Amino acid sequence: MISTRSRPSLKTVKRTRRPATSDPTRDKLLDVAGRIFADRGYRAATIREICVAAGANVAAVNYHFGDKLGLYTEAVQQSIRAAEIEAVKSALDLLAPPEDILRAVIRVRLQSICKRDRPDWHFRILAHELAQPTPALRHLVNKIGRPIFQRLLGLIGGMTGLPADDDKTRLCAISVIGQILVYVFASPLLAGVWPELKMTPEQVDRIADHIADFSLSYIHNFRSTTFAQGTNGIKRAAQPRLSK
Amino acid sequence: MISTRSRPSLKTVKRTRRPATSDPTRDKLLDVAGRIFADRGYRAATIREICVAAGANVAAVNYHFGDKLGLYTEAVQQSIRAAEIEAVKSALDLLAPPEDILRAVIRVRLQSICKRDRPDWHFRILAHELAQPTPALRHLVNKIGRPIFQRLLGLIGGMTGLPADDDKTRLCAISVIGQILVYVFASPLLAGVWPELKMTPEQVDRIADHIADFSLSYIHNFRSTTFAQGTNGIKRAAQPRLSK
DNA sequence: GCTTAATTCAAACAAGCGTTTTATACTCAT
DNA sequence: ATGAGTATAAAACGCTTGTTTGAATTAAGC
Repeated sequence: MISTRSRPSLKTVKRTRRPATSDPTRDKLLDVAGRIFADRGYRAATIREICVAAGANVAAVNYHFGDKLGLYTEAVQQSIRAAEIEAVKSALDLLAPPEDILRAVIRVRLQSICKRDRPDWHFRILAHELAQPTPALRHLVNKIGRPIFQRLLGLIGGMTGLPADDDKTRLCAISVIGQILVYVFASPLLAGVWPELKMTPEQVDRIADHIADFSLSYIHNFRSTTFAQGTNGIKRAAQPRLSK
Repeated sequence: MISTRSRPSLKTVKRTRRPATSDPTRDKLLDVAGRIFADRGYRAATIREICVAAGANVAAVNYHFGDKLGLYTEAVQQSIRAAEIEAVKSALDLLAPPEDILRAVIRVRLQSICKRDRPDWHFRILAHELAQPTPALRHLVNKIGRPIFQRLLGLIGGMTGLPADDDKTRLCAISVIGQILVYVFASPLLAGVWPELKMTPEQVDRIADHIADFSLSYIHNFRSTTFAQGTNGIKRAAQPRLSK
């Protein structure tokens, strides 16, 4: 249960030897582990594969992180502070009309799919977490999902005139998120039904613009055709029923 | 490699003993395996767990299906003929305006999420396949994904006036699919950001109507604002840019 | 009742897994 | 130089996995 030979706790480490800011093999392990965990998922990724890729011994993971789960949670927490997440948040902070902010958020989020070196790191981890949850899923939802979702609610509410906690606002936010996630999570499916689709930066921008146009059409139409200020509990009232 | 004790081939089985149409333990294994594979995924599901749940011996899987992958592929192929898939296809065959067909397809597909006994069987298998592909993914895409996607393209093309193989039509179809899939694949995420959401049949119908309204808004707006009959290769032309 | 084949069973197998052990190299204050 | 503590290395441990074995059980045909 308790490892008999654990790394000395950080508090008792004499600062004489290392600034404690850089531990080459530890950093390499974290870096490689993120990639491999994102590829294979927590269960399918093996400590041996990670250590070989990092040029470290099999015992290194246990020494530096306690056990496999320790390495994983630290890799996940590192992914939370990834540049791609910050890019989305800073797009949400733009001083611009909400329509432009929404368009920018969609584009920024979608662009990190076609990164060369490490394609969509943390989102692939999220995909595995959704299929097979581990204790790390809670952190991902709390630290990434919830705050961004709240910001998105405020953004959309500002365009529809509905409060951020209105069910309709939430449904719209989920519609936007779903259109983005499908390109991340269902890419093998898309490759099967649309083989010609190549995720070049230009194509990604076209897709982002489509999602923005697709979503803003309803959001604007909603504002112009609705009268009530809230729809919670009201079924199918004051919604743009364009069909027949 | 080759099992030395394989089940006698169906051709050599004397029809004296069994009508070959019913093999209780084989059927039970298939039934239980589908549930467990959908829950845990191919790798995480163990033969022992399946056999215990089916009341069979560990060797039964090897005897009846050759190996674990044989059991899995047969369970997947069985899931392809599931009632939920047929419900979507029959909704596509409705004699009704395309708007109503789209609405019905979305509703039918979403309704099978909140089934009591076996919630979203094959779609949970698809979720695992997308996260960690196995040789069965090919079959799922070819037998389910492609035909339904083609039907959807025709349906949407009929409403926008664009050909079914137009990029814009495909983007719209993916937008619809993404809005549906997010409720299946990202349900833990939704539970985190919208805890009050309960997937009751009434709520599912509200969601389905929202997705239909959300999508039809753009599709109709597209037809009324565009002039060109095709947008392939034309970047951001004749699209409804409602923002600013 | 005996033969023959199909099916089930308990037990074991080999491989891979995370983890632990034991030993060795290294670094620095003393 | 030395000793204490840190870090790496090779090997093994215990466990679970899918798979196989060989015997036991069942049931139909003669």
